[in-house]
Amino acid sequence: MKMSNGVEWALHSCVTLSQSREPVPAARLAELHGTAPAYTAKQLQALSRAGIVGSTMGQSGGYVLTRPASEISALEVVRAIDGDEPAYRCTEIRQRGPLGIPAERCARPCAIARAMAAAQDAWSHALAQVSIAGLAADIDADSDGTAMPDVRRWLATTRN
Amino acid sequence: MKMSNGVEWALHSCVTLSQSREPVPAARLAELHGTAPAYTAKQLQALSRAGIVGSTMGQSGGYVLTRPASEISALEVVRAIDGDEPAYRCTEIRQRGPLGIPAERCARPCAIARAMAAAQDAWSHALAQVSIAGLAADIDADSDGTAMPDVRRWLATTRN
DNA sequence: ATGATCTCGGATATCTATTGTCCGAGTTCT
DNA sequence: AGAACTCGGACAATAGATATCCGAGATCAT
Repeated sequence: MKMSNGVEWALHSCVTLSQSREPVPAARLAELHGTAPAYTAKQLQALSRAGIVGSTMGQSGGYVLTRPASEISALEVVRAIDGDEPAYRCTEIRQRGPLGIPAERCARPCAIARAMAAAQDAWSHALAQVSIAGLAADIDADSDGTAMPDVRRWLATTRN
Repeated sequence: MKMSNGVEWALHSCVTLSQSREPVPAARLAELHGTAPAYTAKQLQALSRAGIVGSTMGQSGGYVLTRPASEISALEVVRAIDGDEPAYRCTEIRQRGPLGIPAERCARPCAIARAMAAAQDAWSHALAQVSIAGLAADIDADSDGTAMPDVRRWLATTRN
C-alpha cells in the first residue's frame, strides 16, 4: 500500500499558498520546494480540478486557495491527488469457486471488505480532522515561529 | 493509494486454513477460491516467510496456520503481503529549496509526516483488532452458519 | 532402501499504473 | 494591438505489481 508521491508536494504547496493572498505560479512553488517544475504543475492541476485551489491565467497569475486554510482538510488534498477509490477492492471471491455463493445472497459486502472499509474510515477520519491551517501552525511551531514569516517574505520577493 | 490485490486472496486463504488442521496445498486453495494457482502460491510463500503459515513439503503436504486463528490479526496478513512500509514517505521537502531548513534542526519529523503517520496508526489499530477467527465467524454468520461447515466438508473431500 | 510423485521456493517475463515531460490555448499587462 | 507569461491537457519513460514457470526437496508407497 503506497500513496502517490505527489501528495507530499501538494500538501506543502497548500501550506505555502495559505501564506499568500496573491496568486503564486506553479514554477514559483516548485522553486521554493526544490521539486520538478513540470510535475509540480501537474499536481496543482489536480488540486484545481478538485476545486481546492483556483487558477488565474496570464501575467501575474498563478494559484490561490479557494477557501480559508482552516476549512481545507488534508483528506481533501489526499483524495484530489491520490484518487478517492478505497485502497482495498473486493473481487467477490466468495462468489467464485465450487462453493461460490449466489449473488442474490450477497446483499451485504463481504466481511473482509467490511473490516477493510472500517479501517479506511478510521484513516479518513484522522485526516479529515487535520486542516491546512493546522499544518501551517505546526510547521511554524517546529521552527520557533520563523518558517511561515520566512515563506511570506520569500513570496513577496519579486522574482529576480 | 492502492493495496496489493493479493491481500484479498491471502485473507481468504487464512480464513480457509483456519478451518483445517490438515495441511492444505496452495493449488487446493486456488481451486476453492477460483484464483490463479501460480499467483496464489506466491502469496502463500509471503505468508510463510512472515511466519503466519507453516509449510509441509512432499505428498500430502501444504500450508497450515502456525497459531490459533484468534491470535492472528488481519494487520499481520496485510503487512506480510503488502509490506510494512508506511503509505506516506516524507522526502524532507522542508530541507530543500532556498528556505531549506538545516538537517540539525529537523529532529522531529515534519508536521505533515506526523499527521500522515497518525492516520496510518489509526488504520493499523483498526486492523489489529480484527482476527482471522473473527472474520471466519462473521463470514459464517453472513451465510446463516453454512459457509464454514461447507468449507470443512469440501476440504475433507479427497481430490477426485 | 528406492523410486515416483507431489509439495514448496525462488528466479523469470509481461503488463499496468505511476512518474515525469513537453508544447499548445488562453489571458493579462504594457 | 502586441508580447510575455500563465495554465491545461496530451505524450513518453520508468518502476512496481501481476502472472507464470521450472527446479530443489521431502514424503509416501513399493
